[in-house]
Amino acid sequence: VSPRFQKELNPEQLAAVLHKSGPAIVIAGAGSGKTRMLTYRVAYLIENNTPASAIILVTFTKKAAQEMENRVQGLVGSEIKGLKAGTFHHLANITLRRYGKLLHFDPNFTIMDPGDQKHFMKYILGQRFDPEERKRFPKPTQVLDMHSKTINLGKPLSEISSVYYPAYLYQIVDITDTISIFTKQKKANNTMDFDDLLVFFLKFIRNEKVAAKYLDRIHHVLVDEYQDMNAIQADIVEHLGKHAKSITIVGDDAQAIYKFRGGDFNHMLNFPKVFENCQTYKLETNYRSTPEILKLANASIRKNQVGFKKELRTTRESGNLPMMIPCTNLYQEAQLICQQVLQHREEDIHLHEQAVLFRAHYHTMELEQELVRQKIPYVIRAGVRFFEQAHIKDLVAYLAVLVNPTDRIQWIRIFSMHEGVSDSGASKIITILSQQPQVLTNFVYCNLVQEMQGSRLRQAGLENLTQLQQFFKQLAFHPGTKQRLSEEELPNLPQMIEKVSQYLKPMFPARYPKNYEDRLRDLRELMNFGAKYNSITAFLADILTQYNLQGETILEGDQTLEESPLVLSTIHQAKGLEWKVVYIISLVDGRLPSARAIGDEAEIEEERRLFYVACTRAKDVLYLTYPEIVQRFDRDQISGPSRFLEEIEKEKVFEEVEVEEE
DNA sequence: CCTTAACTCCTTTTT
DNA sequence: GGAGTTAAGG
Ligand SMILES: Nc1ncnc2c1ncn2[C@@H]1O[C@H](COP(=O)(O)OP(=O)(O)OP(=O)(O)O)[C@@H](O)[C@H]1O
Repeated sequence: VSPRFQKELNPEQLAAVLHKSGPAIVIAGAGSGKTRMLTYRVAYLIENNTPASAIILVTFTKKAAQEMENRVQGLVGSEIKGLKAGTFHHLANITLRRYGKLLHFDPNFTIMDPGDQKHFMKYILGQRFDPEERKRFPKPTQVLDMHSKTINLGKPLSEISSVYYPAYLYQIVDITDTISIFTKQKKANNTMDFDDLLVFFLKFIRNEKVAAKYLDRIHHVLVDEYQDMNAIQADIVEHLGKHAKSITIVGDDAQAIYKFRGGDFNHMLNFPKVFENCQTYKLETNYRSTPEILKLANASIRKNQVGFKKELRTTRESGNLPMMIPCTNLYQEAQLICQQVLQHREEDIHLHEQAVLFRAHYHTMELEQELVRQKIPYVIRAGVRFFEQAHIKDLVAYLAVLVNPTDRIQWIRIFSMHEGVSDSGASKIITILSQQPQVLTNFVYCNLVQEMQGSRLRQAGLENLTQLQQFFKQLAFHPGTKQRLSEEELPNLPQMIEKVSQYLKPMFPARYPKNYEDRLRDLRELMNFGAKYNSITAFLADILTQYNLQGETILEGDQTLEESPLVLSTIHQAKGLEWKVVYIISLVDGRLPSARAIGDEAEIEEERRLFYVACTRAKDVLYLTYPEIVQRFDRDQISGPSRFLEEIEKEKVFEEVEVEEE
């Protein structure tokens, strides 16, 4: 081992890095250097002649994957190629496109986002039930949620229904049928939703003969954030790890915060049973936070009944007690945060070394207003996702049907954005066009008026669609022929985006009267983003599985700001990150813990883990603030501090500070 | 059939 | 407060 490893890792970390073969579980507390351990292990494996492409490193977000890859690169000192790093969804996407043929599907499948899924389910329900029946039947999102839970929890629909939707239990047969139609139609349209990526990936690696070529190439598997695995992910890990030389999983049960999508830290606790002769490593030295911050976090998490008891050792020197600051209302809280942020900036703690953390996006409304007013630059990692905005989806739909003309939902979006064509009209058109293969060619060369005779579609609408026919004809066909341009013959991606933008432009003022200029600007931004890609398919997949970022922009860190901005983030998004100064805001019952969790002890424990994660992001300074009055709809509501503050008050792990009145 | 405008619901967290 | 739904009018 190089001396560098000896120097930069503690003995426990080093042992895990050097783990020889077979299964290993690393149980690690917050800030104990598990990310570091993982990156060093990858580097160690590569330096010892494992090809990078034989290593799978599963992370929770794209960002984590990228950062770890960079750090491995730094350690190895040369460019590493082919490392399979990313989220399950990303790895599944890549693998399924490469090996899709073995599973007998077209690797040009398009991925449905939740909005598309909802549209699709709505359409199916509309087909199957009349309006009266619809009222009694679960809503589209509920059907989808049930279905998703069966996959992510690995339980049958009957059980999901009786636990989460008992009121609909009596309709289980209809629900089952609906879901099976949904599944069939997705297949017919060659589309997959997020869950499908995992389902088909699992199906693939389960079939060891078919997947032999893929599986044989994987020598080492490493999985981060194992406490948040759900059933299907744990299943995937099992199948990936079974034949690998080593499998290393890392997690902290105190940081499990994804129960809502099936995450269950019992998968981590069960790992040694699933993988026999598993070696256990423990990392219990915290390098991140001051002892005061750690003491507060430990005091809080101790209130949870479920979970390992572990005490983290500190290494850092003593700092200040965390500060708890009551504010009269949300505006005062916002002002207080701004004031403290600026004060720390005076002390040379840059804005980007400070973060404001919260439970839900809408908790930041007042703060954002105040930041804008005071011209404090910030980025927000919460809220609307760039690629799920209507105008972006408008454009993306045109690209999608070029690579996958069977994607019904995209066609409906395209048709119905033309004046005089509604959702239902669009749906009829695509149904007729789909009766023959080559949907795109059909559409471009058909006589719409003739085809749609008998269906009472508006004349004006059909006329508008002839323009669309012209547009696709020029965009995607050899001039004067019915011959499609191949993907290589099409213009490059930015040019395509430009052309579609030009086509969309005249529709925007009517479609988006309030802010069409902003939206057109986004399309230009999209064009710049598209320059990175030479394949439409890869672009379409990546924007959902890799770059579906929340917040205003897709070019994070690339702004023309003079100063790197303050970070506003949900606690979920803050996972794995750290800042010198952390502010946790809106610490009232109903916000953290969330109103929905109140009354259910297991949910409250999940919220407490969220609070724990939030606190342990702080290196030097931690603020805990709450408003005494919160507006809810149109009412004011008086609230005391969050139970998470009250329950540790006696332990004197924070000091209460008054707001200085101006 | 399609659009518009009034009306109603219910607010988490994410790949 | 904003999106989704419904009912009337074109
Ligand atoms: N052996 C070490 N010596 C000194 N500093 C270390 C060591 N290991 C990790 N650190 C530092 O401690 C901090 C936390 O490390 P890291 O992010 O790897 O922890 P983690 O276990 O992933 O944290 P969390 O689970 O809370 O996200 C980082 O700033 C890292 O540089």
